[in-house]
Amino acid sequence: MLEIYQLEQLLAFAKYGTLSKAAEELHLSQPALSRSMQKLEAELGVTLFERQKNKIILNQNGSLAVEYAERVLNQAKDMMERVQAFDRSQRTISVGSCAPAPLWSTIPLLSTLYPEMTISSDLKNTEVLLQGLKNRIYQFIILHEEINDSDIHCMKYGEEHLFLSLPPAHPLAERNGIYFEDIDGESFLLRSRIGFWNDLCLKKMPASHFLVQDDQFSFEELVKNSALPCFTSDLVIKRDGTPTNRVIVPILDPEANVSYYFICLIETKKKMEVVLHEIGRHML
Amino acid sequence: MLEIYQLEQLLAFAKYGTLSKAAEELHLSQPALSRSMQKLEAELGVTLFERQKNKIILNQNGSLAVEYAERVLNQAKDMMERVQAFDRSQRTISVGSCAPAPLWSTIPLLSTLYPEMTISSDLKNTEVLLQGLKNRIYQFIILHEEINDSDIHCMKYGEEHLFLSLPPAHPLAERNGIYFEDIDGESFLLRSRIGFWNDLCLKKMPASHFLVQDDQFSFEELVKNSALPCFTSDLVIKRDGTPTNRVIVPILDPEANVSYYFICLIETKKKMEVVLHEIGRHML
DNA sequence: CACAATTACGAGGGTCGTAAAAATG
DNA sequence: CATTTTTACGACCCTCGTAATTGTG
Repeated sequence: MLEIYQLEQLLAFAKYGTLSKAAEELHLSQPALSRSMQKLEAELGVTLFERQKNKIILNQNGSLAVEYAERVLNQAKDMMERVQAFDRSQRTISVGSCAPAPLWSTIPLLSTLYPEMTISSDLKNTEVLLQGLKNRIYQFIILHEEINDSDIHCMKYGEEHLFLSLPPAHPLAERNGIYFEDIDGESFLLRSRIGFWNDLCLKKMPASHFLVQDDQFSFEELVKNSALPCFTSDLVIKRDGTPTNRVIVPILDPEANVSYYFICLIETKKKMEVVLHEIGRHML
Repeated sequence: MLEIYQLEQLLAFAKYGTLSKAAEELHLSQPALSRSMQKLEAELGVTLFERQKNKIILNQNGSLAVEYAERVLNQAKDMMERVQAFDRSQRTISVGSCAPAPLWSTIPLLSTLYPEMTISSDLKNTEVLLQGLKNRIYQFIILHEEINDSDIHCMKYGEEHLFLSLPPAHPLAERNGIYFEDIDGESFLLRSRIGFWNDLCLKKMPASHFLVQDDQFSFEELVKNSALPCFTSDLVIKRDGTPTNRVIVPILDPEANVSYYFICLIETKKKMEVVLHEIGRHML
């Protein structure tokens, strides 16, 4: 029977034009490739090459065989990839969230409940997350809005309240509360990968500039050593403690005070019962 | 790399359910199949089976792999078939004809001109033949009507004249000529595989019965030993000689006296020049 | 105890690489 | 003379089969 490795060798020849070059690329000796191609011809019962004494090229059969060999090989590669991807997906729990804070507790919780599983997480917007949930890309998603859909199970998971973080000398540092419009136009330090908060900032403070910082450590250094305002939240403070040398002022806009909802498909609710129970016991 | 033989083995296991049975069907020992499947799993980096001590079944990965393996294998088989079919078609000249008589000279002529080629011939009706010519299924076709088409080269190849073959005692045996309508309703011996003549008989003598005989020898025996009328033609007589103990009467209907045309595609005319020349020199 | 799967081990087939030959430009 | 293909020959890898082990119904 025809074998995959022969098709790979045939394609290499088709690509490189000579047996010598193809053999080199395949990390194989010429003679081995020469014989392998002879054997392929014998197995097909068909000549694939026109041979002159020191020259060999594909004939019409050979060109046709190359076309088909490409298809077979692509299909075989596809098989490997898909089976491996499926296996991975079976060993992975994917959580999608609209913001990072809920993941800080969710991921460790899932790790504890399913120690043998890989936990993967994504920050995406609501539409993408819902689509991903329905396509089984995510087992769970976390949104900052309630979803009423007959296919979807939705439970409140807690709240997050945004604060402005200012150096004590800042003119607004004495305020008890503040609105986005009061600070629109100022420049802010901002972390990247903050989900919907990013969109919210751009929307509510269109005149501001944001100095986006990818790295956690760099961000903290900048906060410490600059007078630039930035944002924090009750959940950040709960995780990291109160920031030193900073005054925090609540942001009063309703959009800055969100509730999170922990969401899964109804059809997986049964299987996820343990998770839902634990999530309920550990509200943010 | 994954190999075809492993996919065949996997499919055999999927089909027969146990390694023992599958190994038997594959003419292979169990241990060999067992190890082969272990190796397949190792190459994919994925488990394909759930193993108990003396039981092994496909897991979800395995079921998915089986699906893909089927596709790969079908594609590989398809590759073999198509390449082989293409090779055959390159070594074969196919002639289509509306009647057998022109083939009696055409086939030997082509065999002589192309001794290394296989000559294959078909009897079909005009539409099928024209379609086959355009689809390159036939390199040549022979019709009993002239074709005027800019893509098609058409040359007259000769004529065939139909005769009624009667035992001397038959009432019509003294006639100098006869029409189909004169004999409609009688029973006739008829050869099979006579192309358009068959349709013509059914059309012109709708009230007759035809005792169709597949075998040449049986047909001749029946002709000799029965008083049933049958048909012959100038080309049959030219080939086989005058029939013994029979009187032949010309059939005067214009449809019973046909001209044949030797036809190929214009685009192949150049390549077929030798054939066309020889056909022209050996008119029927 | 029949049957199924796995492990161990030795045999054999097939592919590989090296070396040599033949041909071309 | 460098490059290419093919043939010859010996080495080695890999798959195979036999035999033995473990486990199940």
